[in-house]
Amino acid sequence: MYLSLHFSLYTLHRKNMYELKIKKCLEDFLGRKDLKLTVPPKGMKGDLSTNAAMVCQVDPSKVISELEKLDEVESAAKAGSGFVNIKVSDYAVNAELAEITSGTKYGRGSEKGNVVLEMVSSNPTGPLHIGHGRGAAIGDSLGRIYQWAGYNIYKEYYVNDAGRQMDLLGQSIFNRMNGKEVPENGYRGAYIDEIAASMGGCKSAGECTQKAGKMILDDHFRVLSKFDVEYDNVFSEKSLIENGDVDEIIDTLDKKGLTYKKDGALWFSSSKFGDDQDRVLIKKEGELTYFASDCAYHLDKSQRFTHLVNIWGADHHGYIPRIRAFWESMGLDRSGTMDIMIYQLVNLKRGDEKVSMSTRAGEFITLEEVIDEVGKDASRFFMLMRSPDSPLEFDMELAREESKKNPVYYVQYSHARICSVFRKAGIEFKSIDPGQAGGIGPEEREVVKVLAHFPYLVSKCAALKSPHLITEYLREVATVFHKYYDGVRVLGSGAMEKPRLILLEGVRRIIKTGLYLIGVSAPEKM
RNA sequence: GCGCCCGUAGCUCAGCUGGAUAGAGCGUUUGCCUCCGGAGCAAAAGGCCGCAGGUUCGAAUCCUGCCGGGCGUACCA
Repeated sequence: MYLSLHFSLYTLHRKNMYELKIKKCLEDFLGRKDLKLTVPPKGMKGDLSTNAAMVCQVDPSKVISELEKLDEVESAAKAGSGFVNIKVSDYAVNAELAEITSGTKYGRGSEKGNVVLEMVSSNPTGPLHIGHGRGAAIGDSLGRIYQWAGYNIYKEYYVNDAGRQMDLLGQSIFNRMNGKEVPENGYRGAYIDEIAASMGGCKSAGECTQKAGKMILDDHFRVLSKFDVEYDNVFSEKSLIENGDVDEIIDTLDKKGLTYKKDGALWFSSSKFGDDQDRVLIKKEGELTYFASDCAYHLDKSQRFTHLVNIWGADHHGYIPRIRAFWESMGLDRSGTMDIMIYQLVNLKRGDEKVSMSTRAGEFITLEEVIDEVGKDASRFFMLMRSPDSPLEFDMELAREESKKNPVYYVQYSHARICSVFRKAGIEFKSIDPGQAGGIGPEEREVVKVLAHFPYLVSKCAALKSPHLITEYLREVATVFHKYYDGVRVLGSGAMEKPRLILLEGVRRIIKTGLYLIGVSAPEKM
């Protein structure tokens, strides 16, 4: 298993207030901590369900009478299969809603650690494409989720601004500028000519490399900013080479007896640490490999942070064993964690028609073009609708459609609708005391139960590194709200008006927070 | 060949730290606008969870082997 350097998974699963009380009651009574408290399948009676009696092989009626002593539990009952199903009291549901609508910390975690997220890190040799967009959407959302869980987050962009690819870029542009053919394996395409034209002349290929690299990098950040992805730092590969860090790390590996010369190149014995072959650090021409500077970069990060998270496209997954081999060879797995997250690639389409992603001029769709066509919100939401492990089908036609079919609008609409109710009522929520939620009925209960799932959901996203669970959850919240709103009158409902407004505010807050965590706006009007 | 990911409804996919009758959206069929935003709601139909074994009281979930698809397998990144 390459990906074994995880954060400790499943340890930060959070419960809401009433779940915590119930869980603790079970643990104290039965003397163990591995008992489950989950939501029963659809169609089953009860709000929560536990396997405690089954696992501990005790009489369910004993568990039931213990649970029923709690204020949070209205009743509990044995199900045929050995589960105990629990009905949560109205008192607990009201208290939960009051908690959701007070303060701004509902579902926040208190994890400790300094996490560096490395994402996109595209070579500055061409425009960002849709795949980079997925990496950015996943990485940035994960950052927001980790932050919500309590970690300090630092987002870094590693630039491969040295080496052969950059030289090729410079040479390609220089040649075009002077009306010559680009070198073999060089860069082509309309964007190369555009850059050449807008640069205003260079004396040498080296100068072209410099200028073009900066132009393209600036352009990457401009597009990422349009995507609401901002970085804390840009880390230059060149700086590592120039300040001697790369030489130093090679020296260190050398002293550990982990390098050797073969065919004129210097090799790292990565196969001693699980890689399927050894890797070159210095090519026979004397050039450093990207891998060599990557080692230096990862060592540098390990000194600055407690957790490293790298977000890479599936086309880079073959790179994992060697970087992990380096990590282990330095004994770094004992002083911190490194997590490499791989996401599968994106297939663009319009309805049933596939959009070619060939890099030949004219067929290449950039990330910016996608954002401009379907909008930032829809782009980000769509990128996160699937598990990172699954290839993503991105339907541009659906993404720009403004209807219930489009999940982005469906979710955002629920937020706008609630804002509209408050506008209509002429009330600001600040003027309502959430403590007055008391007296909610069965319809409201169903909504609060879904809202109360939020703390668990967010912690699960963080633990599993799966921001896509949020998009799914938001649809669920929106569905339960639209359904509720369709059947219940809020304004002018007498004694129920206030509790119902509090409920709406609860829905609004969860939707808004959830959308924030995936980097999508929560409009008050649409 | 080897490595990683995926195979669940017509389509796109959740679920996979083992648990009750396997879920959602789209598509299809049928209803709901005197009403706080219909950019909405309700209902129906639709499944050997790729195949075969194994572990277990219990498997879509864990293990093994196949089959199918994607990606990777450089002194490119």
